[in-house]
Amino acid sequence: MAGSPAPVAFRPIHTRRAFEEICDRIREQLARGALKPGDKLPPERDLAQQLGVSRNVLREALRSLEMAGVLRLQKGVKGGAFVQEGDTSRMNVVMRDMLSLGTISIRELSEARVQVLDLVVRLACANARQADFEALQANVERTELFTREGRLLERVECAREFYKLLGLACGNKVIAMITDAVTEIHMRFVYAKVASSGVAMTRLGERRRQFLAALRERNVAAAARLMRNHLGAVQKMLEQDPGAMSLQIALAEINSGMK
Amino acid sequence: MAGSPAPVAFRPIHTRRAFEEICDRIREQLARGALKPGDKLPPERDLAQQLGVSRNVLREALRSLEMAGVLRLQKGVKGGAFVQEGDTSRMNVVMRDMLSLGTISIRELSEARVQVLDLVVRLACANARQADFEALQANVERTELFTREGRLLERVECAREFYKLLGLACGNKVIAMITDAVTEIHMRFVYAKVASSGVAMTRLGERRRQFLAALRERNVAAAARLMRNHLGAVQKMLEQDPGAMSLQIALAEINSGMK
DNA sequence: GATTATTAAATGGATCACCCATTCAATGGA
DNA sequence: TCCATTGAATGGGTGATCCATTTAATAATC
Repeated sequence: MAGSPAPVAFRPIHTRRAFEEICDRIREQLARGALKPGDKLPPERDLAQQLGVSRNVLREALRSLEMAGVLRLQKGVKGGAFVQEGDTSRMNVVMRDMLSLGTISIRELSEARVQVLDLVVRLACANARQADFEALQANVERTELFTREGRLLERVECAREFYKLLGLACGNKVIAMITDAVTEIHMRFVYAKVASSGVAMTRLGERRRQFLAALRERNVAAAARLMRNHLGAVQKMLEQDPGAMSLQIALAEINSGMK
Repeated sequence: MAGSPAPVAFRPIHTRRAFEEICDRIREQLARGALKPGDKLPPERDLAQQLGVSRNVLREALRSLEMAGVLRLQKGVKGGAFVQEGDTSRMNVVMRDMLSLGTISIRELSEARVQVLDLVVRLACANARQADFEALQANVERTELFTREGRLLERVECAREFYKLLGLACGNKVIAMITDAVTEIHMRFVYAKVASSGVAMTRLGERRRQFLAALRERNVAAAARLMRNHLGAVQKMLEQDPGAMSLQIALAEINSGMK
């Protein structure tokens, strides 16, 4: 009667809970440099008392930070909560969750991967160093070994590593992290496809050799073209025999810790 | 004596703990589609009994998943643990942690941002739709409003939104997520710089208008050039008067929930 | 004396039994 | 019809207690 509800959308208030406060305080210490990788937090019993909370609540916070890759909890005397080196694979977990929740689609992920890899190839051409070439070379040789011996599933793992090395060859860990994030799940699909159908990419070693040669010559146009073609071929392989794979099945395998 | 320690490096085994198992099981249900956004998990007391663990341990798992953006816990009768829509800002948190832990540097983040935005501009030129242009247009107008009224800090928030909209204009949520992740922290630095020194970008509205015009014409070369120049100018602004800003200060502000 | 077994303390892992605060539907009175 | 009250469901939080693992100190054995 006296006016309809206002059209503004109110976001629900998250009542501030103890464990959130604790997480933030610890992150704050990390940000200001008071805590660094390798450092140890006080024992749970002490820290709980310092913060004025129960041990249970403190543990909820520590667990959350452990899941976030910030802490590592270790038992025993001389154990404790240690600040970890940053775990770059946390971004993969986020990507996986987004996919599981339907926030992003496998199609969007694949498209993004193509674009990111195009960028990565250009950057790698510009920035790759001798050590990067050697690591990629060794990877290609392992790929060919697995091909010869018919160890196709191991070859898929090898392929994932190839893209990881390529990301690192850009000389920028942020780019490397993004590259791995958009690649990991894709390779899980490939793995599941190969495992279920037995089909796999033909002439993979040859393709890799050509690509690496272009990279070594810092021939951006050639390297980018080869990568584009390769990704297209892989996509075609994945899409043939439709219905043999489903998002649910592949994701379920991913989460059941296939690796 | 009888041989030095083997050169192989053993990674420490993470003894499988109950809360990890629980997290995995819930994520597995998400992956197989048995749980979808909006769904409610059983009450803590029930679920704990079903899983055969104590309520405290279950809560550690639920809290971790809440921190990961997968669940939302709500009090009261009719409350419970609800599966959330995917929270794309979780990637920002990962990026922040990596910076705090020193795994990535602010320099790497800035470089990655330049590269990612170059890609974004190209994609936005190709894929942006009328609604995207309109949202960007509205953003530019707000930018000009804030400029006229000297509300510089609000203008920075507006700028962050600009890049967010640009990411969305690519028509790919993965790209949009990445764009936001590499932009958020950068804008925090800009915010801190503006707040501390009062200096700010000159002719920002004009630059935005030019860029948006190029985007509307789908003129990739022009749009990319304008973006590149702009990012360079911003970088120069940030670097002048060195020492006025530090990573620690900016990160501390970020973590104390400036937003 | 060197090696090996034992012991004890520190610390995270987990459980149980409570109590509080919030939320919302049902109830009942004005 | 409307509003106040009440009570049950549910997450938020506490404290005490025990277990399992790890390490160092100690004792026993060769």
